[in-house]
Amino acid sequence: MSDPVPLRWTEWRPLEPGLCVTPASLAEIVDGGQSFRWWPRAEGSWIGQWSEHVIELRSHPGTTLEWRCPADQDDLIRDALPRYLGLDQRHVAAMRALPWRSDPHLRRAMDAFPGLRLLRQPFGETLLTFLCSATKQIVQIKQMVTLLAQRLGRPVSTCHSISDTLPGGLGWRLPTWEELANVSEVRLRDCLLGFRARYIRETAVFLASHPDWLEETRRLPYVDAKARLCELPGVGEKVADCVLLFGGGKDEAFPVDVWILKAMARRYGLEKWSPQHVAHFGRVHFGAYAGLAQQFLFAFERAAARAR
DNA sequence: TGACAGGGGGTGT
DNA sequence: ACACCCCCTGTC
Repeated sequence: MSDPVPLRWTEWRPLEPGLCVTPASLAEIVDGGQSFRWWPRAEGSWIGQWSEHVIELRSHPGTTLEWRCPADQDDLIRDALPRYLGLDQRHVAAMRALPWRSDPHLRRAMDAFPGLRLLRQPFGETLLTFLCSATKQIVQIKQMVTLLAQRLGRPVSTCHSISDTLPGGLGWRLPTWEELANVSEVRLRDCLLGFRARYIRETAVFLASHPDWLEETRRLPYVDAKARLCELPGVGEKVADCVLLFGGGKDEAFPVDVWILKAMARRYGLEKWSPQHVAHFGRVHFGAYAGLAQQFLFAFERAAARAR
């Protein structure tokens, strides 16, 4: 038996293009309800994963974010990271286009979370994690996602020597939909999924018999893609909007959960409006980048609730 | 330290 | 409007 090869991490280096965020904004980006595979390490530092990419981020006040990753993944992640973090002109255009000049509450929320942005996650993984999300809080969703990766996913080859030392099942990939099609509902329930296990099982079986369905859906315009996603068991309007916004690059999606429903009632006078009507209002009022506005409002409202 | 009640970022009927 | 499922949190 040979000794396990110790995993080498790269040096810390600044992100390119740069990204200045407060610790609160960074926490909100990686652990504010878009993704469920990031864990806090030291002060202001987070370790997380998407697909097989494992990475650590840290922020120093006033400077750009720094990152490092397993040395074997360096080239892979260097290419993929800017897209994952949305370090591109689209985000710049979105910040310009949002109606903060005429909307004081939006402006206040944007000022409170400098650098907050949308993640661009893999479509299939986003669908899986948001199928877990119904009536669950972030902590619980993270728990389910951890178990899914640890028990049903494949180990990431570059991390096999240290997977035990990583938090939250990092070092394991989430199971693919293809792999999930062969997992029984009982085994899914063991991952704390509850009634969501049946949804995930049925979705997996459907996707297994329609191999191109997901990718075709991703390429559709927003309205058509949303209608298709809503055909899946366990996917309603809210989950569909989250999948399209956080994993499908559809900037106009405006997910309305109970937080946003309350926030819009309170801040925009939409008392007694249905989620559907609030979603429509959001897309009309905030425009082509409504989803980014939603993210700021969401972050602001959670912070306000914590302060109470 | 442990038991208990309340509530939860939604969907489907 | 209610069931689905059960884990987390706060409280005593």
